[in-house]
Formats: sequence, structure tokens, C-alpha cells
Amino acid sequence: MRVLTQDQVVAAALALVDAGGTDALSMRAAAAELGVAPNALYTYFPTRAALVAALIEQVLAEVDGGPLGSDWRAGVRGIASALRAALARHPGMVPLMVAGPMFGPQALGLGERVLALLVDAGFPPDDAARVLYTVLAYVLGFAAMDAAELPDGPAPTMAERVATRLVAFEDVPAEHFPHTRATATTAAGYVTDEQFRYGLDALIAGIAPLCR
Amino acid sequence: MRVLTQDQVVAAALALVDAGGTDALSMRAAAAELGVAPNALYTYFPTRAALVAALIEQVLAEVDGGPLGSDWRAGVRGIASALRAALARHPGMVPLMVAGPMFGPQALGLGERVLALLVDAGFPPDDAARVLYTVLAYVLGFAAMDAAELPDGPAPTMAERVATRLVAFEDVPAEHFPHTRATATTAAGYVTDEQFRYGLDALIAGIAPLCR
DNA sequence: ACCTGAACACCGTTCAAGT
DNA sequence: ACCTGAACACCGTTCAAGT
Repeated sequence: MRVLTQDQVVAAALALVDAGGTDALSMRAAAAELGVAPNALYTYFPTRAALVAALIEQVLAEVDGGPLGSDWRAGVRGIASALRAALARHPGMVPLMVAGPMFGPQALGLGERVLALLVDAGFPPDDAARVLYTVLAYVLGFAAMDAAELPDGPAPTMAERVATRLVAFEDVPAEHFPHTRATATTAAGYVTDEQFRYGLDALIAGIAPLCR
Repeated sequence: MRVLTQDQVVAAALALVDAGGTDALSMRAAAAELGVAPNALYTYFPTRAALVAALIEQVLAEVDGGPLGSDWRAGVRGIASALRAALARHPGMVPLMVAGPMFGPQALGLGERVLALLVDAGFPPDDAARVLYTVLAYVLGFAAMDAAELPDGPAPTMAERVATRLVAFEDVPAEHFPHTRATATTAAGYVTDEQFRYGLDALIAGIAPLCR
């Protein structure tokens, strides 16, 4: 008789990542959290990679659908924002997501929703596929740059993060990098929702002519 | 008297990553490659993270400038493509780059070049900063999705990669993911230069109205 | 079938010692 | 100052044994 469930293992592992960052995840730490010998986890997941895949699916399951209306712009914005929000809730998961291919049912479902949205709006299917991957690349890249500079401990507030970035930019020598220094305030705000929306809207605007 | 140089350590470590993927990098393996005791490397780099930062700078140093003409579109395309090419040459480096903030001189120099290009073309500086980060997010995200599914061994040809992806999509159940299946051929080609250019051009088109 | 203790082959990093 | 051997506190994973 099993003393645990797969969901319990996933929950414990995700808690480790959320509390201590990417590197806090280990089979041994998760086992300790669950009060079980390290090798007991191999009953539930054959390898560490399989556990990570389950964690990724768990995070993707938190991405809610967005509006189901006929406006593809709002639909893409909604799903992309929901994905970014889910990744921002679990910043330690980002390096794990980005390091391996995503082919689980949740990942496929997310893509399918975007494709359906675009095809229904009149995009030729192949263009829809290209748009999907382009948007995904942007969202994952943004999330990665966002998560990259977070400390491993508990998450700082957005104001603290912007302040930290501003200080970092002040160390940049203005004689060598004048434009970088001149735009430090804007660059410091790169981690905000507003900046995410800015790039996403540019992407959507550039995509629009493809919809005949 | 030092028996090695920092450059030798970086070269050996990069060779490990290129040959065996991200996980092939370890202080001990690099030391073995150089014929030296593991802890000898701590003379050259205080931590593994410092070595990784030097590796990132090395890869960014390989990004060539692109055209210096007055056309900002060509300039952004050139630098973004050069960055993608450098990352594609070192796919094992991508998870390392994406996992940590990039604030070295090469990283700053790359950003500065893009900012100068945009400001010279008439972008308001703050818009230029936003454009820079948006393009970076796209390039890094694309590179990450690209690198994610590469095997750890020697790199397959592009044709082999597309074929592998096509086979993977054939396993997707068409009754649950009809659009995904219908666009499998296009999706299989996502790793190609052409797809990278496609998304980049959409981004540039969406950005253009910001240049007054 | 599932858990355990013990082990194997790894890590990054530190420390005391030698030159 | 720089290298070495040895050690510490970790990893993922395997294996034989117990229930």
C-alpha cells in the first residue's frame, strides 16, 4: 500500500522550489519533506526528470483560459498574461521549464487553445502555428529574464525589485555605456507587468496583418 | 607561478558544455580536462557561478556587430540574428545564460549597441530601452525553446531535428489536439532560422510605429 | 508492491599542508 | 601565491533486503 500520492510528491517538490529557488529541488530534500527515505520517491517517479515534468504540468495547469470571445488580440493577450502570471508565481520553476521540452497534456492544451483562437479568427493554420511559437518564445524569454535576478529566498515586492535594479544600473560606467545609463529608470522597470504588456502589444500589432 | 590562464579554464569549460551539454559542466570535469586538481580552479574563479559568468561573457563576445548603417530594422535584425547564432553554436550554454542575470561588460555592450542604433534612428530613449528588452526576451526565449530539445551528444543536422519533431507530433492525439496535429509540419520547423526570422520580423513591424 | 538501509559515483567547496 | 590530498556535506540512482 502506498504511503503517498503522486500529487503529494509534486506539491512537496513545488513547495521546495517556491521557498528556496530552483536549486532547492532535490529528490532527497523532497523525500525528507515527506518523511520518507530518498529512494522511496522512485516508486512515484522513475527519475528526477520525470518529477520535474510533473511539476511543469502542475504549473501549466494553473494557467487559466482567458476570454473566449471572438477577439483574438484579447485572447492571446489573456493567455500570454496568464502564463506569465503563473511563471511569476513560481519563479524557481522557470529554469526548469526552459531547460526541457514541454510535451505534456497541459502544454499541448495551452497551445491548442491559442491555435483554435487564431484559426477561428481567420488566421491560416500555418501562420497560427508560427504566431503561437513566437508568442511563447516572448513569454518564456520575458519570464526567464524576470526570474533570473530574483534571490533564492522569499520574493521581494515589485518596488524593492525596481529599486534593486536601479542601484545595479548606477554601477554601470556612463562613459562606456551612455545610453544604458540614460535609460536606467525605464530598464529598472523591466520586471513589471506594464513592460510585459508593452512588448506583447508590439508583437500582437506586428502579427495583425497576417490575419486576412 | 600560475600553471593556467583564466582563458584556458574558460575554453576547457566551454568545450565541456559544447560536447556534453549543460550538465557536463563541473569544476571537477574542467579540472580533469586541464590536468589539475579540482580545487586548483579556485585560484582562477572563486566559485562555479563566477566561471559560468565568464562563459556567458565569452559566448556574448562571439556576437558580431551587424551592419552599422542607418536602418534600425536591419541593425536590430542583424544583432538579434547574431545573438541567436551564437546561442545556437553553444546550446548547452542557454540554460546557464537564462538562469542568471547578465551584467558583464559584453552583455552591457550588446545592449548599448542596440540602444544607440535605436536612439540614432529617432526612437525616444525610453522606448528604445523597452524595445531592447522586448527583442532580448524574444531571442532568449526562442533560443531556450530551441536548445531545450537537443540531445546532450553531438548536434544533429537541422533536417534530423525537424524529422524528430515531426515524429513527436505524430504521437499527439488528433481527437484532443486537432489544430496542433493539423499544423505539425509547420510546428516541426520551429527550430529553423526561417521561423526565428518570422517572429523577429513581426516584432519589428509592431515596434515600427514607435519611431517617430 | 512498496519501503528501508547501505552503497556507488558523482557534485561544489574548504582546509591544512607543501612549494 | 599557487598547487595538492583529504575531507565535508551534499547529489541522483541502484541494489539487496525486509514487509
